[in-house]
Amino acid sequence: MTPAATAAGTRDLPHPARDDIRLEDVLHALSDPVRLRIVRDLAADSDALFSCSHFDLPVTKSTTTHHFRVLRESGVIRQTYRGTAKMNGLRRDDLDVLFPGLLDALLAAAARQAARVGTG
Amino acid sequence: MTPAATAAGTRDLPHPARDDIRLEDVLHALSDPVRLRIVRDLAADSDALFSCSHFDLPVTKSTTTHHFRVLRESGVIRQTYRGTAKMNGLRRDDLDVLFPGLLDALLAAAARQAARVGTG
DNA sequence: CGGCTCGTACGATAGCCCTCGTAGTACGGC
DNA sequence: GCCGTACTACGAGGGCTATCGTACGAGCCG
Repeated sequence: MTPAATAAGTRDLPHPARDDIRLEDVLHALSDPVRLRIVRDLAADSDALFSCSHFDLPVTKSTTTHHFRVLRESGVIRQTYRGTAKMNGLRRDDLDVLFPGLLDALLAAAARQAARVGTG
Repeated sequence: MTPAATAAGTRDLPHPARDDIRLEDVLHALSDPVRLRIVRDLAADSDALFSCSHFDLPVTKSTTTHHFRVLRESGVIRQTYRGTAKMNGLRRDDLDVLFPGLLDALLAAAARQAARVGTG
C-alpha cells in the first residue's frame, strides 16, 4: 500500500541496509550446504537474476523459501518480485564495499572444494 | 597408553586431516562471535602459541573449552599440550593450501568490521 | 471467471548449538 | 606425597534451525 509500491506490482521485501550486514551472519548463512550451493549458482552468472524455482535443490519448496530468506536477511542476496516470480541476485556490490575480496575468496574456496571432493 | 604417547607427556588431540577440512565447517566455526574473536587474536601474533587461559572471553571455562574444540575439529586451529597448558595456533599452512587467500580475506573482513562497528 | 504456477505463512518436529555448573583428570611445584 | 592450576567430561537447559506438510495469496493465461 505504500505509494512507492504502486508501480507495476512490485512488492517490496525487507533487506538489511549495507551497513547493517554483519560478517558473522554472512558466514553463518554460507555455512549451510544448500545455501552455499545457491550462492555458487548465483555467482556463476553474476549478472543474471534467477527465480527461486530455477534451482534444483534437494529440499522442498518450503525449505527453499526459508533458505532464500536467510540469505536475504543476512545481506548475501537481493530479492525482487517480477510478477509471480521472485528474482535473486548476489549483493556483490555491497559485499565488495564492506569486505573487499571476501566474496571472491569464498567462491574460489567453494569451487576448489567442489573440484576436490566432487560436490558440485 | 599408546606407545607413541609415552614420550614427554605429549597427549594427542584429534585433528582432522588437511583433506578432511570442509569449508562449511570452517565458516560455521567462524560464524560465532566468540570464536571469530579467538581466531583474530591468534592471527595477530601468527607465530606465537597461546594457551586457552590467555584469552579474556565473556564466557565460562567450560564454554571456552567447547569453542576451542569446535575450532580444532573444524580444522581452523591446532592444539597441542605443553605440560598442563594447551597451546593454540592457527592452521594457516593447511588452510592456505586448501583455500588460498580465504583466511586473509576473512581476517581482513573481521578487522574492517571491528573498525567500523567498534567490536574489537 | 477458472485454473495454474510461484512463492508465503503457519505449525510441528527433531536435531543441533551455546551456555553453564559440577565433578573429575593431568601435570607441575613445593 | 600434596596441593594448586589448567583443562576436560558429563549432563542439563533454553534457544535457534532445518526440515516438512498443508493451506493460502498473488499474479498470469486461456
